[in-house]
Amino acid sequence: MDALTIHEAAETTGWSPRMLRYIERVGLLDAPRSDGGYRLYGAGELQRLRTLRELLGDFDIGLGEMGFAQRLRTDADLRGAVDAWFEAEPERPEDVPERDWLRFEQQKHERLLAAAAQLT
Amino acid sequence: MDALTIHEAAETTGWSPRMLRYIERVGLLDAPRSDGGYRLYGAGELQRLRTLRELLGDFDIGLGEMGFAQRLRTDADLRGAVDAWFEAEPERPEDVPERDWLRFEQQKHERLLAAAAQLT
DNA sequence: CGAACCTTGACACAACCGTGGTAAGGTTGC
DNA sequence: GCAACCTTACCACGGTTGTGTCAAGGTTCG
Repeated sequence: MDALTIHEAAETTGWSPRMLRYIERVGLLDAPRSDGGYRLYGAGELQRLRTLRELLGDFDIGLGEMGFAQRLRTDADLRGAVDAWFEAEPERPEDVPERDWLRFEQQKHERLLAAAAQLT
Repeated sequence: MDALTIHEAAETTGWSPRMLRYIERVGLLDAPRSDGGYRLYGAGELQRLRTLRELLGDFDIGLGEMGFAQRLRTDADLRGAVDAWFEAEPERPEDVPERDWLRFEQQKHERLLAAAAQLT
């Protein structure tokens, strides 16, 4: 029995069974199913559910926001459009050149490398 | 008079004056002010407001979601935590090592470079 | 100066989100 | 086989979001 049912998973993760189904509907975590269709939560799912709970509490965000974050990382068009909008400074109206967000990603990565170097 | 008042800006951007103030309150676009406190919209702001309108319509997202996107790009802690959560696969429960999201950023950048190379 | 604009703040309201409950029916396991 | 669990699908309901309007007062500019 290395897999818990939804009520058991609810007890050990702090979510309600209702919310576990809701989280699945939002697309954040799909539990595997038994032959009969029961959701089965393994160690990985439990861990993920607990950290999700922490995450939402620590930063005061909601499931909708996490769903949007997921859209941002799976939909490259959306991601590019959003990044382009934020990168466009209102000071320079002749901005927003096509595919400019790729250059932004590159610059951001350089900043990340610098941060990583300081961490070692 | 290269700056429009809020009602004029509203007409040329498709937003209502009410919404222009709301957008400002959400933190997405602050218009500069006159000495007396009037909001003044220049060409840059107008452009930005129009592209924001397109963006929300094209991808069916709301101002709250854009606000969250802004948090994601300004709050590195939040960004790291969210990325780490999505990176953790439920298959490997021994995952989520500290600062793992930096490696993910690196890998993502490599994918982006490959994509950029194909675009030239 | 005075008309026409702007400011913030409040009340309002439909739509959606997070969350609970309940009903009708299928699954599990002793 | 049957008690105890699960499934999906609804109704409900308080809180937030997006949006309008109105009031009381300050600003702009011909």
